[in-house]
Amino acid sequence: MNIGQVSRRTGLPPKTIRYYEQIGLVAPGRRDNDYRDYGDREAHELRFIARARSLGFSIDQCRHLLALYRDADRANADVRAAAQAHIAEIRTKIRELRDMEKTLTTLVSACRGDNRPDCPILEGLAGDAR
Amino acid sequence: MNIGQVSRRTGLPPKTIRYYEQIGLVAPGRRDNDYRDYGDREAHELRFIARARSLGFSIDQCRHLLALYRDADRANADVRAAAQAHIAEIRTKIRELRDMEKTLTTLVSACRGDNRPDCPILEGLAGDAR
DNA sequence: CTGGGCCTTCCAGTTACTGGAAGGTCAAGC
DNA sequence: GCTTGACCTTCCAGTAACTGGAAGGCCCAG
Repeated sequence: MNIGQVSRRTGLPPKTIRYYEQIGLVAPGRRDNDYRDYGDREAHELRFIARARSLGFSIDQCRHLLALYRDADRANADVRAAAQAHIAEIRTKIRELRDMEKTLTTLVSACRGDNRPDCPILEGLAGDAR
Repeated sequence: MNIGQVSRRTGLPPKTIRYYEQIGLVAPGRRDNDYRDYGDREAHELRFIARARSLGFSIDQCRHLLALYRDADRANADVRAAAQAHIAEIRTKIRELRDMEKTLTTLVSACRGDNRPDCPILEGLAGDAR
């Protein structure tokens, strides 16, 4: 399979697939003309990575998950732990974003937006308000 | 004021303050010994940026907000619009994170974590489940 | 044999810093 | 007067995860 085919199958751009090879995630074979040659196994692994990335796992976490995916002797508890740690990160981020959102909506609702220069939003950013 | 003092006042590391100067955000004066010399105005602007950053505004958005902050003839509607656009971005991110969280908790709750190799999480990442 | 669509490598840029090296300055204490 | 430690300076390089583009090779249809 050429890289373009894998790209269509996985939804990953060819550039990204080459990048993943470069950082040692998934290595294809090579043909005589130097074209990369992917088998089903590699295509599946790349789709696996694409999914993990879309769930917010970092490349390093993907590397870890991929190692477990490849290891027939894995313990599912390891996978579970990785996933749970990631959920915790996500929840932290959501909390942070919600705090930002809350502060911003408060500021915005205090601003009349009537094209005059005085602005509670700027004052909030400048002053000691939270 | 030396950079260390500004750092303590704004909560920004000296490195970051220098970086902000380098990208043209806030330029201090210089003393004879080449030390940066910040006035109250610069310190305030840096604190302004620190706050905006902590609310998730990008550097480019901060640049924009800072220009408005400096402009005595600004229209508060411009500030309001920038803030609202940013709120929209934040909400989108929260939605994405919540989707990830939901998918992940579903997968995790399906995994027994009993140290055997079979794992619904890996299957979910590999297979065509969402 | 020409054209378009593949494929290859390599280099550089993005965001927002952060770390570290090598060296100058300043104020306090002996 | 000298040392010591905490400052300050510049510059170079690295981080995450790609993405864009240049320059060039390959393959197949018409």
